[in-house]
Amino acid sequence: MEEFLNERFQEVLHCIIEEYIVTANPVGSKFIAGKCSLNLSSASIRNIMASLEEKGYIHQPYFSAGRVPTSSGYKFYINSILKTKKISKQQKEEIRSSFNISGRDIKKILWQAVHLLSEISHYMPIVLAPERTYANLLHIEFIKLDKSNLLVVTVFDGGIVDNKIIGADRDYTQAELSKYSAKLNEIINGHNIDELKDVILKGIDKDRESFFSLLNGIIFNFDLVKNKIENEDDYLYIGSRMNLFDEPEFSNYEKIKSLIKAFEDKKTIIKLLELAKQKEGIHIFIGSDTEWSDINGLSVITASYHSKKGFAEGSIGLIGPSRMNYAMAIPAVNYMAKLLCDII
Amino acid sequence: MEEFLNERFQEVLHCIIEEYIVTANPVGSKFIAGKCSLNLSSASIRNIMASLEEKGYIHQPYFSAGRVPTSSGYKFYINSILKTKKISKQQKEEIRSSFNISGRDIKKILWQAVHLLSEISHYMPIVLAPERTYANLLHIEFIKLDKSNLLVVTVFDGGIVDNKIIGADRDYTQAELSKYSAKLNEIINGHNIDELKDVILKGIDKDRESFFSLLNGIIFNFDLVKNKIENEDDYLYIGSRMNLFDEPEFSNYEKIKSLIKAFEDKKTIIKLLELAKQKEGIHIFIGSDTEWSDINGLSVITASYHSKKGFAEGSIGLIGPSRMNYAMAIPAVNYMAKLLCDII
DNA sequence: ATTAGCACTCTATATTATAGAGTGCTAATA
DNA sequence: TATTAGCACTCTATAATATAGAGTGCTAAT
Repeated sequence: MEEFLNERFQEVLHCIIEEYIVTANPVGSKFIAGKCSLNLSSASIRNIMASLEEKGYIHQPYFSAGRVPTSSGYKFYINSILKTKKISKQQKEEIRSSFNISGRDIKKILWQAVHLLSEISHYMPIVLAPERTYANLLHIEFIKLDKSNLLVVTVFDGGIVDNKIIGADRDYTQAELSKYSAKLNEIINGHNIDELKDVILKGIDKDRESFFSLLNGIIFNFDLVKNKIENEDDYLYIGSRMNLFDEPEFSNYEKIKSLIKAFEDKKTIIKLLELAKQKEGIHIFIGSDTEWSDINGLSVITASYHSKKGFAEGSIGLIGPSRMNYAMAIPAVNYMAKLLCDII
Repeated sequence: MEEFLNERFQEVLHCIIEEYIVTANPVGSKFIAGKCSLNLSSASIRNIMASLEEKGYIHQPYFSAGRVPTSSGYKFYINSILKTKKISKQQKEEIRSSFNISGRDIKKILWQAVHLLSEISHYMPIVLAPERTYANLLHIEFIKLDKSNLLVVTVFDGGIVDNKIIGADRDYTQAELSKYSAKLNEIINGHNIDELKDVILKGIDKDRESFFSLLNGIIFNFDLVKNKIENEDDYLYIGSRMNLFDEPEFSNYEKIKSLIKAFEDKKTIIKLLELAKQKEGIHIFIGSDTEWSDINGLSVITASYHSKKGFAEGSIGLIGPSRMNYAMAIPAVNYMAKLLCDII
């Protein structure tokens, strides 16, 4: 897919991108001539730049302006040129130790991941909560709210708790409900949602009619829990937007507005992170990629995280300008994903 | 506190504010002369305006510009001039019927209130979740997560559910926990958080040492629940910011940024709504009020809502430009608060 | 193959000019 | 005495113009 670029071309592209990342201003040939390791005059650089432009890696905003990297330019840079900085052991230790995991509350853990990544990167982190399909059910409890409403508390391993209010077909007493809860808990032990429907229907024989509606309620609930975490707030965690707004590309009203609008509807981001979840390791969406065409000028670095059992559980990402500091940001996301694997 | 203004002055102030609310541009004497019901020339209006300015109700951005209302101007307008529009019965019915309260999930209800108020008003609604201090406890349930962690589910009337993971002093079996849960539930029935500590300590005699740490855990939890809902997400609900950003006063980069910054930290808003909660009925914070000095140019209309039992439970608000359409917005907030009273 | 030199293009910024809205004051009017 | 027409004045917002400078592509020389 990607064309071969000789070393000289790569070096020039490299310089342009790294300079653009810092200044956000179009980069001129004179600057490159002075800065980059090739000892060439600005005129030669200009020739190379003209070539790079023809190949689509850089772009002139207008005649006789400097050059700005294109999406393909970034892509090539990331795939072939970029050397990411490793995070020092000391820094790793610092990050890990600032994770306060007392309580094992998944919500808090994810928020902490968001805040930490925000602090490290100065971009906008996003985290998708772990999938529950493969989570093992630990406990189900029915609690009476009133004559016609019951609360179903569903607890999965990893400290994931789901509350759901369902209607009751008749007026159960709490004692009854406790009995049914206990009965169910005997059966469900250690099964995941997918297996559960069968397990339950098999496990219950005689009592079936007596708490049929309860069963229906929770089975319906499983479907909901499995397919989508109902409340977006508990599904997608978004870090501070301020970091993005401080970037020069969003220093005008129209752009900032389009940005806010894009993030107000969380569906785009959710879709992206769900995509990332299915893939192993780091993935990067740049500028006008098909999966991420909504906002021009933004890139997203994503990584999936998963428990030690091995299947995909969730994903974490970092949204920044396309012009973002990939060398720093990629290992940051990567390390945070690893950390989540360890903790969850 | 507020000076007396004769009818003529009031009428001019009225015209200025209502015009400014619509156009967001300084209002000139000529326009007022043509528009308002007083049959006076622009020269006479100018005299009146000069007086109004001296009294502090209006203000000239610069010499020979039109006049803009000040905070005092708005205050006077709201207290003495404004005639709010009543919401038609038909509209009330529409709003009420679009409330989908199946499930009685408090979270969903509050979000719905936010979305509805946003739609009606085109400003930014905020809702503070009901206080739990006076909520009656319905049920407590201990659920085993693993050797050293327990989940405490606390259910209050009104469908409020609180999950909290606490450490265990030893390895309880689920059967044990269920027993303790049942025992506690016998005692707590119908008491509110404030009374609960005593009730529990009195109700448990012999078993006290056997599940002392559990008790400690939940009592500590009560304190948390009572004093503050730990997770801001479950406490404060904020509507779409877009409506605000569409207002002309925020059509420049600096202002929009200060606005975002102000809202990113939810504490200011929470403080305001907690203040509003303690007061009966509608309250309005304008521009540079001491309680709301953070953002110039914004006003907040607040109302407390409460269950039929009568004590304050929560509050709802609407943030808009000071230049907001109070005649429409005040009854909207008021009605929504009433609606919340009915539903909760 | 590389580069110095140069004319050229385009933007960004500052500068100036112009139009118009709104004022305060004064003198005339009812 | 209260009101108003008239007018000079102030200030902003917009447009028009000028200037500087950054960066280019091309050509001819090295």
